Amino acid sequence: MNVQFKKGVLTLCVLVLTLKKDRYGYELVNKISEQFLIAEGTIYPLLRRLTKDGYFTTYLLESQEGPPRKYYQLTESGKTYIEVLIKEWELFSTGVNRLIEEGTKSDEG
Amino acid sequence: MNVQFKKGVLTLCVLVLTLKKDRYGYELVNKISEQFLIAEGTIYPLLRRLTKDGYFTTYLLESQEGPPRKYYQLTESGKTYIEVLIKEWELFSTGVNRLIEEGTKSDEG
DNA sequence: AACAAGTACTAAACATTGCAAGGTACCTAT
DNA sequence: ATAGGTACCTTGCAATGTTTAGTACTTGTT
Repeated sequence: MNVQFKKGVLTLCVLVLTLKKDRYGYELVNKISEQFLIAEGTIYPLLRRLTKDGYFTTYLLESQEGPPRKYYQLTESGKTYIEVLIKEWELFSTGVNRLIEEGTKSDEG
Repeated sequence: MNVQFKKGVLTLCVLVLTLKKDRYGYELVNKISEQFLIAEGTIYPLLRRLTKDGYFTTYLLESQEGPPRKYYQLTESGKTYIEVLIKEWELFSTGVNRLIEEGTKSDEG
């Protein structure tokens, strides 16, 4: 998968997956990778960034399957940011699709 | 518009707009900016890159409205690359939309 | 007990690419 | 001549995903 496509959109994906329940990093890597592969080295710096920017708070929980998991919980600011990002994504992807249509369909203006 | 969303996707937009007819840089800036704003400083380096990579050949044509225009014409390699990029874009954007749905709809797995 | 494999997190160096800012130059109209 | 629109180019910067390497915990196997 084209690496560059993911730039910025990963932020949206990570945030949106924590809307309904708190998640930990490793879980997010696997969840997102069901749709398109991402590396662990991408997620952890991103999570740190989003936490530093006030979109997440974190807490540790022990696990029976390995070392403790660091859970990420959305803040109000994070929820607001998601809405902005989703709207921007819709505008953007619609724009791209329009250009593709314009470029591949019979007539153009 | 989120800058990061554009990473990589601009390549697709530029290529696809030259499928049906050759275009010049300034024209591409305006055409793409109808959907989402992009800067001239983005397009010209991108066009040089794509030409260097063998996706475009170029030629100059005089204009009555200003200095000569450098037209970009797709090569066979460029046409092949577009098909790949469009497929990747479809897979990617579908994946993102699925994650958004999964994150915003009632139940999830 | 030793080892491998899966889980889980972290860090540093790197590559790619879009933007801002600045510049050159042509043409038309005032 | 001066301004504004057209058209191109370059440099330095910022943002972010990948690669690679490493730490450490748990469970199952030999």
